[in-house]
Amino acid sequence: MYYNIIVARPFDQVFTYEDDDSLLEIGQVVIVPFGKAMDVGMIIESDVKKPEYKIKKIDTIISGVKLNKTNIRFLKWVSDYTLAPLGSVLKLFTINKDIIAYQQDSESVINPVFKSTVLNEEQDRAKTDIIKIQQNSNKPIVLEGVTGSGKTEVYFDLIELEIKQSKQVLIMVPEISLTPQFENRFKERFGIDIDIWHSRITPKRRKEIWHKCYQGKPIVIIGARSSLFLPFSNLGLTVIDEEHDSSYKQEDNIRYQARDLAVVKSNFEKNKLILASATPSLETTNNINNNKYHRVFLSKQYSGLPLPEISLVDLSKNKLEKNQWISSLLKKEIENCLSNQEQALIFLNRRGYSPLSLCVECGYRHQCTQCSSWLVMHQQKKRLLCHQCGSIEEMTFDCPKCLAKESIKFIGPGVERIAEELQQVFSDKVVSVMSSDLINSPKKIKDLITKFTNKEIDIIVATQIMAKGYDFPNLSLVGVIDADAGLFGGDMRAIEKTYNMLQQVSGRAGRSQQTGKVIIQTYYPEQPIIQSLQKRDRTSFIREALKEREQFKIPPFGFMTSIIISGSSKANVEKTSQKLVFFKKYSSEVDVLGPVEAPINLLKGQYRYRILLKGKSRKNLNIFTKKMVSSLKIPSTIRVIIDVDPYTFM
DNA sequence: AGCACGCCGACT
DNA sequence: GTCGGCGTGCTC
Repeated sequence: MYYNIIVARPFDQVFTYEDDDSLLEIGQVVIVPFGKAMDVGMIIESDVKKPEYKIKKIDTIISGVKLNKTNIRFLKWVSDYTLAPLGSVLKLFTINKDIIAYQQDSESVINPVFKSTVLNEEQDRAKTDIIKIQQNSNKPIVLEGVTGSGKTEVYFDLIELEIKQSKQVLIMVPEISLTPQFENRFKERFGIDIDIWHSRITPKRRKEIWHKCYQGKPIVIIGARSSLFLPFSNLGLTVIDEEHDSSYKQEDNIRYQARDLAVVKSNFEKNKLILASATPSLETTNNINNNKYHRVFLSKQYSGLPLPEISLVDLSKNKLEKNQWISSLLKKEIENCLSNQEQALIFLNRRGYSPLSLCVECGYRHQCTQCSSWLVMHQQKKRLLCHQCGSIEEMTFDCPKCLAKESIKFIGPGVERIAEELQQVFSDKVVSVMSSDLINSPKKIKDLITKFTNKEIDIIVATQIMAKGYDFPNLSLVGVIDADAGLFGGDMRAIEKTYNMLQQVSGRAGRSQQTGKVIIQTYYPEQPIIQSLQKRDRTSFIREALKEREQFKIPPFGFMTSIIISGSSKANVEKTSQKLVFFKKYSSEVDVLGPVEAPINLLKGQYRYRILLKGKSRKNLNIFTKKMVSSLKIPSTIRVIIDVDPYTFM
């Protein structure tokens, strides 16, 4: 009998294989010879007619592993939507030789010891509401709560209900490295370990978890994006924490938005889904407005304390001193805070010491040779770093171009420079920097968090790594060095991201013992965005942002696809891009913008051009995109990446 | 994506 | 003469 098989390689096309006697089912996982090697595949069609060309035989039939109808439907849907080849999507299900060879029946009995926390009135109402909604509807539920309102406790209670019914639970989080505090909380609450899933766990754990999910054993998983593709067979509930977070969008390899796929998947599988956030995304808010999602809101901090007051420092009136970045007003507040034996968090979302190194004699700027970006000076590493590709260069104080001695000046602040300034002012206090450069492992995060909690650190200067998830009882002051960076300038998504980040970081202060204070430095205190931030008027910010998106017909009011064309020869890349857009004459419904050089037009030695497509319907836009890309034979030296629903236009 | 084939430059 | 650069083509 002949079968059509999807092979776990980047092809949309299916391949035909022969098998002698057995009758194989659709969804059955097999190993087949492919080219020179053996590869994993999945049967998608059986009893096909014998083709003309020569046929190979299926090598091994994995009797224990089979994807069910819903899995296959989801697989096809993902490929259809993201325009990624079927074989690549199959690979996302982490089906590989290593995993399917593991056939051990994992003996997993969990013995949870539930230790309920007492919910406050608002949390309790939220919990009851959610249960009621879930009984009557399949729609996703958005659990929106101000920072410190205790969303986690609410969904922990809901998870308890699932565990008691021996159901599987998936908690998705944007950044797996930020979970040590979460793990402990989980263990304390349920008396069992949570299983962690991300791309770098050991092969052994990977196999065990995969098969537990497949066999429908009770399990609670906390996972990164890729956990979406685990083969759960008894999933009760999925929680997507920090649903607005942009790291749910995978931007390399296959491009997909895990949150959006999770919504589709839970709809296919008819299981429950909760999207949790203090700052729900515009897309999600729009879905609430259109009655596609339900919203449950927590308005109060768990502690019962009022939210910290936000005040602005107008930098145009309170001039900064030369080579200083912290206003005297903010310094005074820090001093007050420290003298009360409390702690302060100073926020600046810029790693390193200084974002620009400039020769004052000739104007030379240190630039990455592989990318179109300036090198960032990192004082602790004593190196110049490219924040685009990560390449490292030696630091020089003499200009490499005009050879002037000691002529390189460092322009603008990063967290290291802010820490230096604070250390000079508060010389007897402990100032620490928290950024991904220095705190790059769960253990280091844990250590720093413990130190800060134990008051061994007085002031912490941090990047966005700090904006979410952590809870410090003695933190009473949050200072934002530069609210303007990222809030102005055309990129809507960047503005929303910054706004969310500032809103989140503003919620860090005064969560448990005393009402906190938030001081934001800005040159534009009257600007509407800054105003709504200060007044905690998120609703009007979102309303304006949605209006703007509607006006420009961008998501969620229109559909976009970005095509990145890259290669080592700039001329060839440009030529191919030009040829691709010739195709635009075949549609009047789709807007074709470009090609233009991508904002990062040189990345790791590859020149990049971008074409942006805008359409009224996703279906038609995808059909058009497919036709456009296949209208041209693309030279193998050039790479074409299709990004459906792009987030960044890099 | 891999992997082999194949056609031109610089080397023990 | 050959080692190896990567441009091109193919995988049932």
